[in-house]
Amino acid sequence: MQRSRVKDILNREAAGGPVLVQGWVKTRRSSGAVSFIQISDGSTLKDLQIVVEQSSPHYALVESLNTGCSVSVTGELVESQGRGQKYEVNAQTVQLLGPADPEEYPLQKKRHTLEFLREIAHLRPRTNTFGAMARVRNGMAYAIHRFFQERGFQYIQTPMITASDAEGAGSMFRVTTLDLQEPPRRDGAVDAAEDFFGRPTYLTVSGQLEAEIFALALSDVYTFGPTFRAENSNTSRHLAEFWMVEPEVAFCDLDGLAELAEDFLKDIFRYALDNCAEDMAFFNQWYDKSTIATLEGIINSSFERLTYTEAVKLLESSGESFEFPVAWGLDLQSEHERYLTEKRVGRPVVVTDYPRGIKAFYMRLNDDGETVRAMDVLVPRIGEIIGGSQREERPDILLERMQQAGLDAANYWWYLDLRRYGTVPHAGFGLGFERTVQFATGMQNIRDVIPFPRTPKNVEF
RNA sequence: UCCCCAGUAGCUCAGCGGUAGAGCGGGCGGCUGUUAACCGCUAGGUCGCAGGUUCGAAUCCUGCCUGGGGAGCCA
Repeated sequence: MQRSRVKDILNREAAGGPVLVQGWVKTRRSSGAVSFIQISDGSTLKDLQIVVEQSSPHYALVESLNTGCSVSVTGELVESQGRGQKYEVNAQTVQLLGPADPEEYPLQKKRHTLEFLREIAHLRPRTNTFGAMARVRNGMAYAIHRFFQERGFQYIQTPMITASDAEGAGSMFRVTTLDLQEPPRRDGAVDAAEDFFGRPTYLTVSGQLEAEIFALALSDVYTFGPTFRAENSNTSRHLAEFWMVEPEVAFCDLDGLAELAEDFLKDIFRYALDNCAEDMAFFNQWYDKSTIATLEGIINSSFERLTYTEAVKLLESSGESFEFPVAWGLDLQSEHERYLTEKRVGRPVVVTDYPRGIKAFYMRLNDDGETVRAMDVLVPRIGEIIGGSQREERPDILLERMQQAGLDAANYWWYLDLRRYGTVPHAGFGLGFERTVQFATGMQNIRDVIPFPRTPKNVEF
């Protein structure tokens, strides 16, 4: 007999017929002449109830089952006599596949703290919360690919090992095969020429520069892959390894990019609500009672557009007392972003045209000479979820901006070549996948929306 | 990296100078088509680590480690 998934069984039109189900025991209770086993196979949030009569030859085995055991069950699917589930399985055979010593198995029937579950990341997928998280995360990843594929974007795989520190921002993880105890030296310094690639290399912080190469050939592309930051950030919103989605669009300006970002967010949130409804309801009930209403609000409203200059004026006239100063030329702090999106507007805000001094060299300079065509999409609670810009496509201005940023243009010869040969206006943004899942599910800590979080001092799993 | 808070039983916590506690989970027994079932009994702890103060430290002090919240950096 072929194994049926719990999800498919519970979705059947009618009871009846033999079934084979396999999964892990959530709980087991006895009641006189009957024993009930709740099993889950991760295909859905719901458990399947297995009913075993005392007269069954397997009853003694069933009595010994506990949370965490894996079992294989055959039986007949019937309408449930009890409340709480539509169907249940009257067991004919119950086979123990793998025991889980109840003296040692750390998961209990009751709720655990998320902090504790992080310490047992190899077992937490078996909990309701992390099963739901995995399914929602999967659904949103699928929705992202679907969104771009339906619009004719090409999925580009950009390298994870790089020699250029994109944006000149952030600490990067060094990649090396040198003997760290006794590295080869030249003139006293470590000789990178002896290293695997013959020069210093790092884990990428962004696939943007490579995505630009393909945008200037295939027009509409996106990346979706891991990125790395060696920042010593200890917050509920930062990871050392996270997944980023980076569309890059040729013949597109910042207005077109902002439209794309808005359509994109609405589409993937819509997908999560429609296709992960059961899991989303779970998060809404247990973690953030407003998350579904928030997502529906986003889907059904248009994003507010503000220039940086307008945002600063709003903040200055807000009457709020901020911890950090607000002034034109200073970057917006978390508290400022949250005021704008949470209190002032109550929905996502797209802030554009930031001062050139606080943004990256590759962002297109406006005619005023003071601002660049950058945009941040701010959402309630998380703050910045998307950062993007129209890229500087004019070679002379790009070169000048690189020199002002203190970058060695020689290292970016290929990036400059893109402007030298057949340059076109283009724009792109980056979306932190985990922050998006975090926002959609209402989970407080980003470490709980990625299977194996990498944070400072944490790589156990 | 900075500021704040917390580390006591497998889990969640109480105790805050004078002999280590509860609930849940585990074990044993009972009971009932049960829904994180219920009832009774029971086992279980170098009080994060290292120093110090004290007649006496889980409790006070110092340092370190780990976790959490906030900030910076950012996605």
